[in-house]
Amino acid sequence: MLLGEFRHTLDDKNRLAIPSKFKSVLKTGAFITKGLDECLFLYPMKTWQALATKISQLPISQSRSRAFARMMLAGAMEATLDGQGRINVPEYLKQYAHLNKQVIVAGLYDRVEIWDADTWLRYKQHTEKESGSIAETLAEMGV
Amino acid sequence: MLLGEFRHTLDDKNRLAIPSKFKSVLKTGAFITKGLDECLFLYPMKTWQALATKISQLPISQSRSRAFARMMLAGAMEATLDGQGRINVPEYLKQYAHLNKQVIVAGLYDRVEIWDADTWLRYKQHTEKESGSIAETLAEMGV
DNA sequence: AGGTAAAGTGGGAAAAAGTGGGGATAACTC
DNA sequence: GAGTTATCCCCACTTTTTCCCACTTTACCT
Repeated sequence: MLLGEFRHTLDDKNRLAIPSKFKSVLKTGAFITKGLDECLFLYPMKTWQALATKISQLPISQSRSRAFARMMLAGAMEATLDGQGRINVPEYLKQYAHLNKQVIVAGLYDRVEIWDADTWLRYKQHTEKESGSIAETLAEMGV
Repeated sequence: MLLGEFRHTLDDKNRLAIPSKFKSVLKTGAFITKGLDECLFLYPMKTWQALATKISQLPISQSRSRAFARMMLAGAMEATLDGQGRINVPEYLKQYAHLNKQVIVAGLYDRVEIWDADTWLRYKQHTEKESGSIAETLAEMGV
């Protein structure tokens, strides 16, 4: 279970350290791709395969499905951990998510998200302001 | 059953002692995450797993679901007890709940809440003053 | 009330995690 | 084919986390 929020740095060679708590899940293979809300998704191999299959089966007749498939599949790239447990972030993905030096690596149960630190902060402030409606969501879920 | 209110201290290394009465329930695994009203929730393993599974299955296509999942899942962290029965509170959760040195650890039946001592005091004074109207609301709920 | 045990707090040392840089190898260009 | 650039691998340093030990305080029992 991938959980938590970690602040790491993207170095001059576009290397990004993966939080050690995530390494065991990702060291056997991972895929990085464009995510929703201007972040990157990093999936463990198994999860990615299941997801990719699903996406590839979306109805090709709908332009939205085609757009989504192009973004997720064409944007994807295999990410292997180096000796120190880092991955390389390709230049085009770095640009897509507006990554600077300070980066947030977040665990979301079965995937990892990679955010620019400033973007993440702004996104959080925005959503936490709406925590009232979040309470309602919790209630709806029967928690 | 987790009950009672305890005043503990968060030390320089962000360690927080868990009341000994709670240890038996939490030592087999616990998860800490953002709570409502500017406090933190600490769930026993079982309770958390049920909740996390539900959250992770929310539709990724809806922006509200994504925001909610990010707050709850990326906001969470596994909390293991050290040899002295303490947990580590990650910096971002400490900030979220405005924790200082003096902290209140409270049992709420199936979860533990962690509050900054001052915030807790103010909250209590506020709610006790309004206990009349709260009672009415409860009555409406059939309690 | 005194003694004993348990709970809570603090600090130092060891280990692990994260970061940065150099040099070798491979790829790409002209 | 030489030069340039990019990629990967390895080593070294710094910071953070974890583990272990010791002290103080509170609770409990007789």
